[in-house]
Amino acid sequence: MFEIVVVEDDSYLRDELIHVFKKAGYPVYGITSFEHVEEELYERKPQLVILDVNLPGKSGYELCKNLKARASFPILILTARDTLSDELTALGLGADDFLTKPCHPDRLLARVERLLKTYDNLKGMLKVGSLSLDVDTYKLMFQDAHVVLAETEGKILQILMECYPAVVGKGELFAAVWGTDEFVDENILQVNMSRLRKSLSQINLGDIILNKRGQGYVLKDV
Amino acid sequence: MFEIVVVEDDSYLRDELIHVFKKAGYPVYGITSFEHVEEELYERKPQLVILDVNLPGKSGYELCKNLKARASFPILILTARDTLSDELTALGLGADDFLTKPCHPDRLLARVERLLKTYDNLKGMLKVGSLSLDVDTYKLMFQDAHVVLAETEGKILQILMECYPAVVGKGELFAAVWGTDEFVDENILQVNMSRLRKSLSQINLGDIILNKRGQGYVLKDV
DNA sequence: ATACCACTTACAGATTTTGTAAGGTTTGTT
DNA sequence: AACAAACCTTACAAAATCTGTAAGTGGTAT
Repeated sequence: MFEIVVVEDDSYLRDELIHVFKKAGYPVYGITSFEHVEEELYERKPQLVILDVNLPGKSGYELCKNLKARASFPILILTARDTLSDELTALGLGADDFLTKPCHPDRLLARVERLLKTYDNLKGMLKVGSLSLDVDTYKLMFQDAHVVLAETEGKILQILMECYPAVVGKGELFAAVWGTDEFVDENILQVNMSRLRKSLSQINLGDIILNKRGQGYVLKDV
Repeated sequence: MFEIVVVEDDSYLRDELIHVFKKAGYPVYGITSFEHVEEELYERKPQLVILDVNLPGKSGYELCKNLKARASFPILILTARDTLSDELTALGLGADDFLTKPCHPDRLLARVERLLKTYDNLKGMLKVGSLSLDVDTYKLMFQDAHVVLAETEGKILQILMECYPAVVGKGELFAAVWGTDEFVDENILQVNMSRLRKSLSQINLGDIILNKRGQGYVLKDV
């Protein structure tokens, strides 16, 4: 949950990186199986990711892009490819920093530390696409606009964002918001859904919650 | 207010930088007098600062450090000094990125764009030392803790932070919070000050507001 | 056509926030 | 030490906001 995750297939370099961070006092974890990296990262919710671009069967760039659309942790790309065009691609896909191998450990640590400091202010932010939700205050930001949602509305949106892109059943929503999955009164969910949609429409997001008849609700791509 | 500010004393290079940003569509302003750079930057509240480290009579590093303690905009250091130790110093003082001259315009633009994207989520954040206040929700963050303040409490803290490190007179506080500087009831300020202090004490900040007898209130260094 | 599911509006109880009132504590001066 | 001015705190009630209930409308699949 608060570790640095190293995504690097060269086991020698990976161990070296792990050693560098351990020595500097960071909790760190190295990915060894690259089949389901993306899912694993969503689960681990690391504090920061060190990402190599040449992964077995994967493009690190593609991974970076996908991660950045859903996750709120910083990504530092570390690669042997040292052309300007590589750097521009990486930054363009949302990478937070770009360093080339070989890289002096002190430089790497300084860059990592800086990213952690910047992202420290973004703690408690849930991100899906271009939406970001502060789960402490239920302030939702989208482009240049924002709304502050009431608690119940905020909780509902939070669940939908956490489950994205899956459809969330009403039972799950009841469980998460009211702490019971017997929906004593089905109506209360709809009322709050209605209120949430109205609040969202203040920032032109009135249509991002879709109903799947008989199944539940999903967040539309944004 | 939303411009990129270039702090560079070499007028040739400065004009070149300005040109690069203008061409990329950014509003940009070049500092030409370096007597009161720091104050000028606090006033301008730029979106981002490009900072040279060799300034006439000033150390860019010192400036960077001071700015970072008070301001919430990103700082990119651009310098001819290209040693690792320079980079470590710059990042250690809070600089958000470090590039060496000569620097390819595309690299500079990509780095700037990335910083702006990251800091976009921090819009509406007021910073003083290690405190940061979201002025939309009055969520105050300090170290790993946070409190969400009520509106009036939040407004008071906001004024104190905006005026830091100056002492704020009661008249000013009344004007800013209640929209009148005749303090009809002096007590209401004290009540809310008391409430604010109690809220702050939840995150061990119960003593950061100092009273200057007969003058007003100040924020203690943090 | 009809039964089911989804949506919306209005209202009232509950909660939170805010200002008023009143009394207590600290500080500086004589 | 006594006093007054400035500052601090607690309790209470009005005001604003949030939340669930109730009741009715609109849409969709069979």
